Amino acid sequence: MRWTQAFIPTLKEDPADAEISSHKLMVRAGLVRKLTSGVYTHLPLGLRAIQKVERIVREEMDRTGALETLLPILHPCELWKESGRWDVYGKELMRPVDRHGRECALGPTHEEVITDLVRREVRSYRELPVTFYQIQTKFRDEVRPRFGVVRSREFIMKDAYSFHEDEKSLRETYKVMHGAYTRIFERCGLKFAPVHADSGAIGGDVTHEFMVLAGAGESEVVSCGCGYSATLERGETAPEKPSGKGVELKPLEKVHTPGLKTVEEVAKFLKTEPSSLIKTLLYEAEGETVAALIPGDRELNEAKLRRVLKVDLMTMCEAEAIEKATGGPLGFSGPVGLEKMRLVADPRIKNVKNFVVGANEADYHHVNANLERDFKVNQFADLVVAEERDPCVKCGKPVSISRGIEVGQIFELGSKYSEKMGAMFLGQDGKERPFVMGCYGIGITRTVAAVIEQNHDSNGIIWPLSVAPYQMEVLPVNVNDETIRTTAERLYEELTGMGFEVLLDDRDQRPGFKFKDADLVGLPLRVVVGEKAMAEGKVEIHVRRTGETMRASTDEAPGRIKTLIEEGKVS
RNA sequence: CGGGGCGUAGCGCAGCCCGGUUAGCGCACCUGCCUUGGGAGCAGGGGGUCGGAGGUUCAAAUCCUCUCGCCCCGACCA
Repeated sequence: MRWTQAFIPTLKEDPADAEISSHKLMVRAGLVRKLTSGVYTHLPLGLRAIQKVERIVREEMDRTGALETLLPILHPCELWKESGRWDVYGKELMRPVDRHGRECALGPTHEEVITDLVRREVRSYRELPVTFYQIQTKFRDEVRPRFGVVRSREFIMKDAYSFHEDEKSLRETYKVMHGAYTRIFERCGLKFAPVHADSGAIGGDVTHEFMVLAGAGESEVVSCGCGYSATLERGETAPEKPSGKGVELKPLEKVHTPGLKTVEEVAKFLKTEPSSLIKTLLYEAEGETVAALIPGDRELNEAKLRRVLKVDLMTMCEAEAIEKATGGPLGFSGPVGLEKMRLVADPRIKNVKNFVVGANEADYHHVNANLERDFKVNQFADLVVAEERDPCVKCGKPVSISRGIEVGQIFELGSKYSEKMGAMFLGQDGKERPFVMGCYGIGITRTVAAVIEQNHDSNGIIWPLSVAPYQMEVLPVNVNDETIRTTAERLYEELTGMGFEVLLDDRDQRPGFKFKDADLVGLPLRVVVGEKAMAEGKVEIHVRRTGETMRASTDEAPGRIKTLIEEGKVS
């Protein structure tokens, strides 16, 4: 491709609305342009990178035996009502209404559609297991689109769905997919980690997210040197060893705490630490009101509570509901006298004696409350958001918390969808049973962003060979110099003829200008044809990632390049 | 949804507080000259309903009201 015939609108300045490097560079290097909030146009160069990722994904998916399909973007609301997600998915699900007034959904994911297909077409265990996948545009009306293509409302995703006769078969495919994902992200040149995750609205229990380690990432990961790693939503840590041993239990007392609602206010007023308080958080979980008890200095992890309660829908109680359930106003709830309600507590509260809790009465707290003596809880479970230096659940050493971009997630769904949607097959025993399912997604567009986030310097992108829009650029320093121009043209033809994807910067621009653009666009190899080396009948071969430059005669250059690539000297 | 910020040429911005010639700067773009190893120089030029609507005023990019869009932060932590 000749630059003069390509459309590569590079920018010297950073766009005003970009925050992270990948976003700035994708705009500056002419990969994308924003249409409206969270919606991007992919320009030719950006599309080529996307297609490179897609190709890797297709190769690896095909290798697992998965079958490519293309499912509709527009779904009838009935399918979503069948699965129950019409009500659960919330505002992220875009719901256009057609001319007949029928409610529809723009697919944010395709469990419903694929389950519908399979329940119609697959009858027997003999046809199982089977996995379908597609690469397609998805819509999620994000509350706050951010970071360019990393969190957009419209994006390209690869999603796959597997159908099995039993859990055992599911687990096998899950493992195969785990392996395929690992190869895919390795081939994309990414440093990443599969981490235990929460399944959110999709459902299921066993699930991993593939996280690309990046400071600009929006997801947080809890990890430990021993190998344990999980998303913040999922990440467990062990309670500290009890320290209140031998502390004398003082008598329960009610104290006046006028207008003091927050942990900080109460702790300050009673001249104690937030950690000596216990927060009593009330939740409405599918019809039941539940109280969660956690230490005053910690935060509740709602995803964990949701898992403990085994519910999909759970919301924090409003002031009114709290009064109704506890008799006291918001800010003064406590476990003492709440026995009629289900109490779930974080084990960390066992470490504290004589703690402060709300008295379920306006302007009063209890002090010196103690577990067992003053109240009992129904269940203990890890409920708090993990914090840096908490002991690892596996080995007890302090964990660390880092950031990442989630590029893929795989789920063992089980029969959640097939049961709700009546997707059944006949087993070997002649009995009808629901399909056991798995689903597996990869954010294609954000993978490209993640690649850039992890592979750039102050001058621009540093494409890994595998996803670079072109593998190399031939850069004639001065196209008005006949010798330089014809040499560059010849190299371009020869390299292209060898099967390489080559960009020829044939623009009549000054050298500095072209060098800057070359660094910005970041193709792995650059062949500079200029006076300096030409004097010796040579051209320069420059490796973008390492900055290494070598000279080769015009005749030898293509061979040298081929060798460099084949020997893995260019990554 | 709450709070904050910003909409002026393709991009990045100044001007607005304190209303008053022809709305400005850098980059980009067009023409010519010159130049050619890290975003050159000179000369000339094109491009704006100042996000939109309404209002105040002799006069509005500037003041007021409404509205749309974009960005950032927060979103029940008892």
